[in-house]
Amino acid sequence: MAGQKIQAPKGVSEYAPPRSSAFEFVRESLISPARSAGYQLIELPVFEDTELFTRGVGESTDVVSKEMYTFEDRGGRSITLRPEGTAGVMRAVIEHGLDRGQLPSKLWYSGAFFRAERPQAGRYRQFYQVGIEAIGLDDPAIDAEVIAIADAGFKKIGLTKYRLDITSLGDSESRAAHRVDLVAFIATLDLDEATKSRAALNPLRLFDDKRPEVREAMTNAPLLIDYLNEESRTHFAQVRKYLDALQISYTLNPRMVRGLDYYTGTTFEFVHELLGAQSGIGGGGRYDGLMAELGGQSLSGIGFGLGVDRALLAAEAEGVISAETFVSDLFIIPLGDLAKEKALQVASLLRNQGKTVEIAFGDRALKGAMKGADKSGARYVIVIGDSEISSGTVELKEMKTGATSSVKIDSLLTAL
RNA sequence: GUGGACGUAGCUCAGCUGGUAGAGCACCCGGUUGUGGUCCGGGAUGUCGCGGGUUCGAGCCCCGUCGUUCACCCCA
Repeated sequence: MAGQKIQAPKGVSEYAPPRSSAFEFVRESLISPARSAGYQLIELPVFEDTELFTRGVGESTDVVSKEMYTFEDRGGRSITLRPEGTAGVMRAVIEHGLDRGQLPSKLWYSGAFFRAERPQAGRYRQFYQVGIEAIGLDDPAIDAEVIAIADAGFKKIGLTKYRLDITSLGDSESRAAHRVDLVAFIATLDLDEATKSRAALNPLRLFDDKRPEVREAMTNAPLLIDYLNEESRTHFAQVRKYLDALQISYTLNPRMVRGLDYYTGTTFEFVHELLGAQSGIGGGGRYDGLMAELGGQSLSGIGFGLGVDRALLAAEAEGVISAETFVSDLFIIPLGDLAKEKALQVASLLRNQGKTVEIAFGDRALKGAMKGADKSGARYVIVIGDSEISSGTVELKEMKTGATSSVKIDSLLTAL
């Protein structure tokens, strides 16, 4: 009796061949610049104590208030599938004392994250991010370096059609001064109740509203960037100076709003121009109060999260993914049982030397096996049968040109 | 949570005003008993998302339901 077909849960992103190799390429491209800059892997659980996020990310955020996958485990604890990466990293840093050694502590991570949102192009309930965090250093140079690392990842993929928005949210003193004026300004506006209550939670959010009437109303709103105190202003100016030195172009966007409450100071966002409504491919910033908020010492931090799914979408939109990167070096077609043994031996030897080798098992007719070899995209093919075993020599065929050459089986490694 | 669009072979889709299902690609076999890509011939494949209704008759109409997708809110 046939059972009901089971489908993947709504809105998850998953990658099957052949697209999975493109996904792998994109993720690796985003990670490698961080490794090159001395960041080390931190591998964390995908679920955490719910309080980590309510306290760390902030209860006023949409992420926490309505997008978390929260459940009770068998011991009655409230558990949440991580909606973002930074809070978990901070928790682990405190827990393992990574803030006690040489600073900054530089970490990278990669993995799945979860938000219970309505799915849409580029927005999934389970999605993938690569991120880094640099903890315990105020130097504006590291702000620029963090941004440069993200930028390098996108460039490594081959993306060009994106822009970088930056701004500064200043320190708590600057924000408090601005907030007074902003709240007073918003009070003069004629807004609907839902918007008013949103503003009450975090007035900055109104800058992010897409409705034309709200945008219009906000045109003359006081901008936080104009309220930065001397220290914040100097810090931000330094960051920009370093970005200029790195020749990383950016757009100053004082109306940029980030969705998580912990951001302070430098914040940034990478926006791709060929994506749909969900065009942010990465973003981050400083979070100088987060660690203390989570019960650790008062250390500053800066980091980013890059969307692997969206970066892949962007890469596909730009047409920069090449499929040829992932093919085998050699495809072996054995004819007969003895040949299979030989093929297994040869393949294992070559694989140990770093070659990618496939074997056509299953006793297909030679013609069919050759078709298989062709479709696999393998660079070279050899046929092993009785005569090859007795002579110890095979015809090495280069699939692209069709040219063949006689090669001793023992010399295959150098011939490939 | 709100709104729109769509659900037909593995994939992309066609199916005129209701008359009992098709194409392309992919797949398998063959065209020299040991060498692919082109070409030619042949072949398999669907409870037309599901349930109900109207009708002599429904892939086409109606209702419901599930799913997918795009957008809003928000975000990677």
